[in-house]
Amino acid sequence: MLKYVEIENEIRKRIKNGYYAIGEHLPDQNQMAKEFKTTRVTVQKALKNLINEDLIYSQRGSGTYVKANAKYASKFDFGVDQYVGTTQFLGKNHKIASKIIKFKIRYPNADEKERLNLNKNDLVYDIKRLRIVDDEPYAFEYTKMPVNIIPGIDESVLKKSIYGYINQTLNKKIGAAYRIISANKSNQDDQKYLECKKDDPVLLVNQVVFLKDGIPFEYSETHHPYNKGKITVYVSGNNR
Amino acid sequence: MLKYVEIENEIRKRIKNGYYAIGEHLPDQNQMAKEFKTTRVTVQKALKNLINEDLIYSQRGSGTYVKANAKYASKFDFGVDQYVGTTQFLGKNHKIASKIIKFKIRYPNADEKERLNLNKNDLVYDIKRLRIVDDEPYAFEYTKMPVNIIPGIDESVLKKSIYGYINQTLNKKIGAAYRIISANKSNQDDQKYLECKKDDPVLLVNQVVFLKDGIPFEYSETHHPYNKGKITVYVSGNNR
DNA sequence: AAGTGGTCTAGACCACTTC
DNA sequence: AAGTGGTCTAGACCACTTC
Repeated sequence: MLKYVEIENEIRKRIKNGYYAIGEHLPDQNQMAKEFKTTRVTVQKALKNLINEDLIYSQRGSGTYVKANAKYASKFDFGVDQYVGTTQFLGKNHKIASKIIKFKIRYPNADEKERLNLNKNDLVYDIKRLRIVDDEPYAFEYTKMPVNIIPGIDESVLKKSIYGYINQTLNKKIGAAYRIISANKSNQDDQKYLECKKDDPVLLVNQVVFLKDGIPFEYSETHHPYNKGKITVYVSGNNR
Repeated sequence: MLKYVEIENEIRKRIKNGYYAIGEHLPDQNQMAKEFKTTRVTVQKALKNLINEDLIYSQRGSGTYVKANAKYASKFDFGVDQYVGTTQFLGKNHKIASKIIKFKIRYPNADEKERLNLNKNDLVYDIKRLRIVDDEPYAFEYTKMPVNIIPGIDESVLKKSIYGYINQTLNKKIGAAYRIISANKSNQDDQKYLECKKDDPVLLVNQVVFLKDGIPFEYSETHHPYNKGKITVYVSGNNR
């Protein structure tokens, strides 16, 4: 076990059980180094990680303090920013199915070429899927993916989980995602497949998703019925 | 100037002008330490920050690489996650005004007490504001704030910027925010003040915002007309 | 003046990847 | 076997806060 991870875990435990009280300052870095039989640099590494977790904050000259929302944040630390693949997001307690509405391979249009950074001879999958959770329509997805980046997608993959296929079969790692969230009136697909009424609102998520190396592999738009989909976001204040 | 900031800036510059090409690996840490006349630890600190910026990534045993989306990300690095105070978000090129629809001080209800972590004798501001940008209705805000945390709010503050008041007058620093984004049908306020029609969708942002020390100071719901408001989110893949 | 966190050096050992 | 990044030590100097 890495030393800084040990220190992190111990401090996290002490915050949770109230040994380090909210608003109070932790022992200073020299004391901690002594207690954990290490050096200040290693203590600082542990503290830095806890700062990024929004559990504590440091003030030069003054000390390191437990944030008042240390517990609040942890209350929500599942589900937040997890909008990455319906299957992974919802977990095992739900029955997830997909109905393939459209699946073809074609050349990309100008917009798709720009978003996915493609050349004119590259091909894209053009997919429409209805996602069904616990036997109810959950979301409607319009997905474009480059064939050369994610080879081998077929109907059996689409019926299960594309992200599962990328992770486990292709052994590629998912990286960052750039999303635009908006509201709109339902379109014909929403009305037909999501059981929306004519003037019902839908929640739209437009996203470009990247692999770990920064190559974009998904350009998609997802529609959620207004009474079902919610997006949860936690923005850390550490960079402000 | 701090040494690791210098190194960051230089590397950032080299990526931007293509001296370090996308997908290629940077010089190894020992070489960089030599070039910048410093030690590996300081180089690592600079690299760590660039990794958090999603500009590069490291692979133990192999090297440090420029991400393919290094430029893509920087294309959007304004505006992303900036949903913090309309005034700050929109900047100086817009004319921002507010119309106060409701402003009173009262005891909180159970929900507000829980979200804002209040005792029964604490008071909250209960505010309804129409935000007007470039002479057009832009958003409708229902805001609750604890009086003891943010003292001294009055109509002159509400007509300008609450966040500006907190930063500059109270000299407190804004921290994290927890948000839930959803879509709904317009309500009576939306129809009256945002000029929504009866069945028009609105984009809803429910949020709790915290000060740097983790104390919650805002519990609010903001309504955007569906053809105006969009929320932009960038999720870094570094923690996956 | 004393206490605190932030930066930096000059080394060492190790885990993992590449060839 | 050689090259790479990750962790860790034992110190030093400094900026800032607190009293």
